[in-house]
Amino acid sequence: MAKDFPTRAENYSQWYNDLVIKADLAENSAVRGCMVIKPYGYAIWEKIQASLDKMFKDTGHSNAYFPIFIPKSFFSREASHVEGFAKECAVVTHYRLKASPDGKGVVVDEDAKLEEELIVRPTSETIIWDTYKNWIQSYRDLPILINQWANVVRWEMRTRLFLRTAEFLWQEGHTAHATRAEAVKEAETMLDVYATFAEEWMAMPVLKGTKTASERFAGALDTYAVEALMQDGKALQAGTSHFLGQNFAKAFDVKFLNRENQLDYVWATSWGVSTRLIGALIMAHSDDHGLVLPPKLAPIQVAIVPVFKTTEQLELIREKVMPIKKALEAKGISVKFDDRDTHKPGWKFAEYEFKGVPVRITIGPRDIEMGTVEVARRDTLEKEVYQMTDIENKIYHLLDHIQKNLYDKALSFRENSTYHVDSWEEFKNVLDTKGGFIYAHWDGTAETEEKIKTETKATIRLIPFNNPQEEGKCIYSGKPSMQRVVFARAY
RNA sequence: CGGGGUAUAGCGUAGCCCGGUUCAUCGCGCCUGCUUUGGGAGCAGGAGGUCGCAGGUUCGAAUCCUGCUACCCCGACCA
Repeated sequence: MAKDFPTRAENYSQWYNDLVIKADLAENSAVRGCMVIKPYGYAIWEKIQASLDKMFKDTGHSNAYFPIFIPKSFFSREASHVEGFAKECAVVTHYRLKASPDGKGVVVDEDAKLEEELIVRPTSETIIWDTYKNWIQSYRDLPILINQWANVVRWEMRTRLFLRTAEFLWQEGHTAHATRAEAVKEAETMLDVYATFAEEWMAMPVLKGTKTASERFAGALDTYAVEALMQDGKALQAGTSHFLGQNFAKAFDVKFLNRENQLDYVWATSWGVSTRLIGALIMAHSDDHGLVLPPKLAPIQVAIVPVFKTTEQLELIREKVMPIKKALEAKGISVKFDDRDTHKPGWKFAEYEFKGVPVRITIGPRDIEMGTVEVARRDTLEKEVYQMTDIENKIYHLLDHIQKNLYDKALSFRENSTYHVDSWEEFKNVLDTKGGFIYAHWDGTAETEEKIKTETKATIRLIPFNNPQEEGKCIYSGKPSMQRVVFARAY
């Protein structure tokens, strides 16, 4: 891996790929644009899942599951939805194969053509709302607060492990409400859940805000998002929450009788995060030694590496290690004692660094004699000798400290990469030389937004919540503006 | 779908322009043995390749020509 931290996009791209592969997270599959998530990468996903799932339950949601196939006709019900997704759908047209007449392999059996094609879900609003229709008659049936953990398929032209693959894993929440206000509040609540998760679990500070009309989810009235800044100065959308209004209820004819005995359409939200979060984790914290995982999401929080020559020595070390391992585990810390004799200590050190394990403990003959262990932190790469006594509490606090340090580091990076600019020249200059988030005035028109995007590749990432109002002039058109919005080049 | 590029062992590569004891190089990895083990060990030996596929030119093709396929990068699109 490169010695200097890569800042140019193409180097960063290479660096990212190396990291994903060397840290044993994922690889490209034989299927175009799809990825194989390897056990270690999947273990990170499981940690993300478990943490988020608990937060969903704590906010009153339940899990359910809906079909992977969606009848094509469902898609045309909501006009902007179909427009948004039509270009990237995988379509099932047949349900059977047969032996090839020429004796070589199999061919599609033309007699098994589906009357109506099935779309492999790119997102599940349509099939879920078609189902909700049957579940909702009265305000007493509301709200419905359901989340689904699933895979979805979007036939992207270009793919990138974790960031954009043809198939990806995610969760999608779909809720139904009796009032507009309740649905809006739900969308806001879930964005807060994502923000909390990003900051407290991923140690990744995020900006919260509203997307502009052109960046809005297909079919939504409003899209809220959390945006994080990666170390190369590009922004990454880390989660979205959509207020869908009554669009899907109208498209799927979901009406209910309200308290006033009047028939009304149901109000909806949807929200989701994906395996892209793993990509975010990689790019937010990692260094040239490999992945750096925040302790709260690390599948292995502490790796213990013995240094030994003989099996007798190993057994002696094992005797010391086992009580430590138990004590750590009793505090809820996941520990791996790597007693393999097939790899040398130095090899293991490097491996756990690649994998981002937050804390490594080394124990050798020297330590046995002295009653010490060597403790290495992944975030700072510092090594320190600890007395063995009360080691579990010391490590517990160290993990806490590392979690906080990673957040602080990422936050100060973001603060140092945030700029307020007031002229078009300065805007372009900052984009090309520094990257980062740029707060600038915008006249509020889609035309200007589009022109800025075409000329600079920068997009409006969001309009921050509770955005301070101040008079200014649009950096592009010079027209009057009442607030600054956040621009960046993004993944 | 437009523009550019690549294809040689599990991975990364040299050789190709200028065809022939430089028709197969080097590194990593893998296997065996000995010595090693506190930051990816050393030495010795070994296994592994129809040079992407199909055709053509030639006495002779990894090398030249044609077609095909796959992948990568840059655009458009996107969580």
